[in-house]
Amino acid sequence: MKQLDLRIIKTKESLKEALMLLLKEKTLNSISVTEICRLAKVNRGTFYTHYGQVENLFEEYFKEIMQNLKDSYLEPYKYAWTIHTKELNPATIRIFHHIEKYEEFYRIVFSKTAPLNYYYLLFDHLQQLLDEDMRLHGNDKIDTGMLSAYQANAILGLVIEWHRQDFKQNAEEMNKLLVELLKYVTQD
Amino acid sequence: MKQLDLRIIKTKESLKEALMLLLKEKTLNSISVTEICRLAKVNRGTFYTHYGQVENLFEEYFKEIMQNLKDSYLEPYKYAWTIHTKELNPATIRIFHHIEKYEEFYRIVFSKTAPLNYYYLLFDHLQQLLDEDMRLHGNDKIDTGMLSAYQANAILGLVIEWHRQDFKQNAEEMNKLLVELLKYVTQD
DNA sequence: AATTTTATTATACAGTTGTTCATTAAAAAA
DNA sequence: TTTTTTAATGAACAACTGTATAATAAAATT
Repeated sequence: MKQLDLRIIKTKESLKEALMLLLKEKTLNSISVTEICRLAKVNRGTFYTHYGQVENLFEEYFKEIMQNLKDSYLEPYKYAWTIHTKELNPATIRIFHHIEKYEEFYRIVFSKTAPLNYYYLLFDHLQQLLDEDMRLHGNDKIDTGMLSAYQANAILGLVIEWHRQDFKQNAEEMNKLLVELLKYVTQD
Repeated sequence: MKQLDLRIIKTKESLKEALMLLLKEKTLNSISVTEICRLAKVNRGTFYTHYGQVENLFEEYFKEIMQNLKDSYLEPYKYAWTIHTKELNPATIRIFHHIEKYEEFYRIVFSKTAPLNYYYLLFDHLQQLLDEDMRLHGNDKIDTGMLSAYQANAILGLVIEWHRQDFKQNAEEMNKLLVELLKYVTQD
């Protein structure tokens, strides 16, 4: 079992802390490696031994948030719902609350200059959560990969629109809206 | 009426041509301003008077493709369909064929390193097309902005999954799949 | 505590970026 | 055609990038 060198931990913490400070003042996109290293008092060469670019450092933060997404999603799992929209209970959809909680972070992730990769990573996590639902409650008459992709994206689409409207609605309203939309699409 | 200087047209054409050549060999992300200018035989300073970065040059190409999307969407408009999924006719959804036609382009647009902005631009065009449908056939019991966002994203979600599966299905199959998914979500 | 391992540093390098400015040359207007 | 306007060029600038290497220092191992 390989023990992590304390120097590495310290370096990474310094770099992360510096990035977080800079993110309060400027966009991810405009932050340079040099700038982070100056603030973190870490040699620029050291940065490159751990991360290839600023985005890779940001992704460590990303992983933390994704873990929280998973937790907040599973928490109210007792109200289990399936892809059958009429059984959908707004209280079970925690993702809007999660995003509300980490609004600052998601403003970065959904900004115009952010690489599409963040969308994909977020998508993957969400799809995986939906897959768990489907495996438990859904039937399998259809390509489950495509279906869960469809479902995950329906939610993410709403989230993107939410972001574009500057998160003016609150999470509860977004939950209700999702239910409304699903009902509307479902009705004849 | 301001007449465009011939020199500007020539410069822009040279730059675009150079970018297109480079895109056949490497990713958008790895192409530098210097490289484009070397190939186009255009002074680097001139590049910056017209475009701030490589992505801005790429967006000119983007606009052309978007015009084609609109054309290919409106073409079979006679088979008009609404958001009521049961009336959806696969033949009316031309977007998959459009993407199939410009596959090379969409591989760039959906690549991990592409800025989210391309997604937004594509989204806007698609949403606008759907809005036209809604204004003609939809009722207005619900927030139309959110609804068209939801619809546009449902389709884009499928497109992204299509891209991730390396466009292995053909456009016709994707059309059928969309209809299947909508039916499935609609059924009780 | 002494030794070994390895992460960090300082330094240097060629290349890119984004900007500025005087000069040149090409297009538009007279 | 001549004059005027303005786009393109070449050169120079400081700053950042990505990489490499020898020297140093800090952690892990014995």
